[in-house]
Amino acid sequence: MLAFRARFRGVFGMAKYPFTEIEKKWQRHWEVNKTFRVHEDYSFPKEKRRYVLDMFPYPSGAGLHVGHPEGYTATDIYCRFLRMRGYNVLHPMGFDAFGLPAENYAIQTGTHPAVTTKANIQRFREQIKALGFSYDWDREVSTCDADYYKWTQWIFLKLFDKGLAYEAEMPINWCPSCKTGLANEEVKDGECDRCHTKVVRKRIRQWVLRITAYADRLLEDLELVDWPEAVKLMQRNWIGRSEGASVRFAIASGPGQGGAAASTGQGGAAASTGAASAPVGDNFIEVYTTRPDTLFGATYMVLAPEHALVEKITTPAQKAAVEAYVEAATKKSDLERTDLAKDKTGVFTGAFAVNPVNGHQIPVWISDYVLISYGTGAIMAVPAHDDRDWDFAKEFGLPIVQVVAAEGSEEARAGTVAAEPAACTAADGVAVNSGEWNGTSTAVFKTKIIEGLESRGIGKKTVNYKLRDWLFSRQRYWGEPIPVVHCPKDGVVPLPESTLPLILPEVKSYTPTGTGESPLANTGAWLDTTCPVCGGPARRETNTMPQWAGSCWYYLRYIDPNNAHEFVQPSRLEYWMPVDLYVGGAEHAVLHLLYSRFWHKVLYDLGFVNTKEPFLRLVNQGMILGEDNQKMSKSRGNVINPDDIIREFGADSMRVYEMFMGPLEVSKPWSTAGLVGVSRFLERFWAISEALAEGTKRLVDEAPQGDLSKLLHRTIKKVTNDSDTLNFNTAISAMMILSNEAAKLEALPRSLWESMILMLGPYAPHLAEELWERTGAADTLARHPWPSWDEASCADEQKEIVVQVNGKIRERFVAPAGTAEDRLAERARALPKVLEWTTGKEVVKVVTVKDKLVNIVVKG
RNA sequence: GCCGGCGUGGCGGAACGGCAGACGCGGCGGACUCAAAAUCCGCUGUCCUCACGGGCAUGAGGGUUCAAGUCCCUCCGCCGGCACCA
Repeated sequence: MLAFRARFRGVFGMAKYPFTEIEKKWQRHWEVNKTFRVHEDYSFPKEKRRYVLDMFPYPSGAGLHVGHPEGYTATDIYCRFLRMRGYNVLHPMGFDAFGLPAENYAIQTGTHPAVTTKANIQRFREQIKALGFSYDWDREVSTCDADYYKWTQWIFLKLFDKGLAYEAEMPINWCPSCKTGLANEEVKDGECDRCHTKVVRKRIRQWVLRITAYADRLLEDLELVDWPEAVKLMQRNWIGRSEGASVRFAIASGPGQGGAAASTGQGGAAASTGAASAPVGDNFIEVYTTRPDTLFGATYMVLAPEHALVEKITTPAQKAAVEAYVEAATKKSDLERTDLAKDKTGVFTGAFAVNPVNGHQIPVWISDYVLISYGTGAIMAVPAHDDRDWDFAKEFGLPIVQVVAAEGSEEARAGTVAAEPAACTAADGVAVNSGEWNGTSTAVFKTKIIEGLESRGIGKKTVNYKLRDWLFSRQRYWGEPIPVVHCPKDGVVPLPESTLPLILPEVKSYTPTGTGESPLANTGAWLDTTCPVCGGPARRETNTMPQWAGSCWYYLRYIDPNNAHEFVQPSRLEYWMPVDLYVGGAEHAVLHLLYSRFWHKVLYDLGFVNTKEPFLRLVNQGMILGEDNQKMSKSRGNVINPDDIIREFGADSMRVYEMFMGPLEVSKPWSTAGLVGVSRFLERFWAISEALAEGTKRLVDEAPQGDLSKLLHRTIKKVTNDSDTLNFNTAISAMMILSNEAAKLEALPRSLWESMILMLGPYAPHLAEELWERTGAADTLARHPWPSWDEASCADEQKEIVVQVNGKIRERFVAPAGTAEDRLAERARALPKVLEWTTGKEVVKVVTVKDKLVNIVVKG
């Protein structure tokens, strides 16, 4: 650190204000006086209440790095600003304390995760407090406290009652390193989002939440919130709603017919052209398509290898090949199966289906490019208008029939195209090779053909989602136990609410078993229990909830953190909800933020919360990169520790610097050199205060005059507006300009000095409180009224008018504010400099902007 | 591949379609000092010019406009998301 100090500030004779003492003093003051404790005070009308929330941290062993406090500083400044503007502000903090890292660390070191988690929370709390944030610490929650997770379990029971939590034996994403199943949202590029191990498929018993039941509302209600468009878009894409049709294709009676036609690439030309009758029983293949208008171009079908019909329809001749393919597909990882670079593979089943619109018999194949988990697990293949089908058809020599042509093209006019198209296109157009429908536009045809299929009872309009149900159980120890028992007689039985919380038991070993069972499976006494229904012996559920569970609803618990009877008291909920501003990292765009919205909507439907959406406005803070412009990481050795910065420059410098770096939402590199500039700005405040104490400057009661008055009013206006809109960087810049001017004054107007201190309050609260006290103020500035400005005092009485000739600036002159535009033009044209550029040329046009500019357009 | 976002001095970044580069860092020069540190003052996009002044500049190229960093189109680069979802 000494080297650090020497490099940036010089070892000797630093002018440095005593920030360490000041910051300790005021942190103690706020804590002892509970300055930021907040109540449901009804003297504040609804519009004067704000709920400002930070994404609470996961207390890792590494402690805070400079990225963490960025969002926290932003919300803190905003909250302090709001309080001074007369708002009652709920601003809480807590800890997302269940989860894998703590557990892994515990396994490594042999300490209980509860112990390390507690220590980590302690450390985080101290580090956060060292930055002087104005949280109401009386509302702190930790998701691993039984008093908290009692209600997480309670919400789970509500989900269970509503049929939104169910057990399923299904193939899941399994991380071999974390030894647990993962939700789809936790898998990125086929890797575990946390540890980047390739996930494998594993079939085990799971708890799953029916988030898909809320897909439409999760999509629609994005309209209700003020969130970054990018995040909304990510959620929309993740939900992935599509409209199309499900269509039934009858399986052709005699296997083997037309096989030669298919293998020679002649389409269904040899098949009968009569309309097929509606299929009955399970003698059909149902597909989902978003392009029912291309039905005439469906020349083959593909089933996912796992499809139930595969076994049934495969002909004896193809049996061996099909079984081998299915076997191979099962062994492949999801990543291998979805690898786009690879060529398409597949096997013909030997069976044929009947295209319901033209009666052609088309071959049925299996291929792993069709996913069992989407739609019906089967597709009609239209190689002329789908890239994947095109590739497959080319690979296996299957027929390709064009059924859409560009509007106005020759093909469109002809209506019939005999040749195979040269390329695949998914573009809309008009129908060709589609019998009576030729010439119909794609959009119209979609509707018409669905009507037709519906009337024949073989198809209907269908909506599909990419969103899958939420895999909710983890085969790990450090999480909320799922409050159900398994009874041989009564099956899965939820615990009665009155028995909650179901305490996570102490265990000898919390090492994950890797077998698909959690360590809780080895806890004899806890495991064996009685069934709440029949009283007979039963076994507890051994899976635990994922880390996301606790964070799904923590914002609600802050409202009433100590309520032992309800998860939150309705009147308090009514007082504070919804969250007005939520600030956190963009990495939660489709994880926490989707899960949380889902739970909130369930609670809304049950009448437990009063808003459809939990978070009205969302802001993602940008990442703070290392000085090398790279992501901060231990391995790169570019991590900046806030403790060091606070020790060397003070918490206030740290806070103001992080806000001065640039806009909150963008990523930007840390620069300790840049921090020095901010530090000097704060020292200037201190120096002014010292000069006042020493008498080299004096405080005068006269109001500032002239330019100084204008600067003061303008600064108040700018800092007010910028603080309100979270543009803290430009607010700080404005304060710098004002403080530079103030430092030059020997006679400092009291109103100027006090306004400066008050505006600094939210940004550098420790220093501001100290300076405020030094002015003789009796009370903290935390709720002192924010300074106001006078609009008239902001205005210039003289304006500099820019004169352009053909858009280039040639001269400028001063005119009284509000001078008529024609008068400005007149004056501009008479200027000698302007005449140099205009004489001998024809003036085509003169554009004037009041109080700003004259542009003379000349020709020749 | 598809969908977003972003490209401005040596650096972080400012800029209702109307003076590009506020503010800060760094650099250069000066004051103070025996000297240094700290502090204060001045200069600091680039090219031409002794100067006055002028040209060129917001990733590249087009366009709209009296006027474009800002709006539109094409392209390049970086970052993020999705990835055979029929």
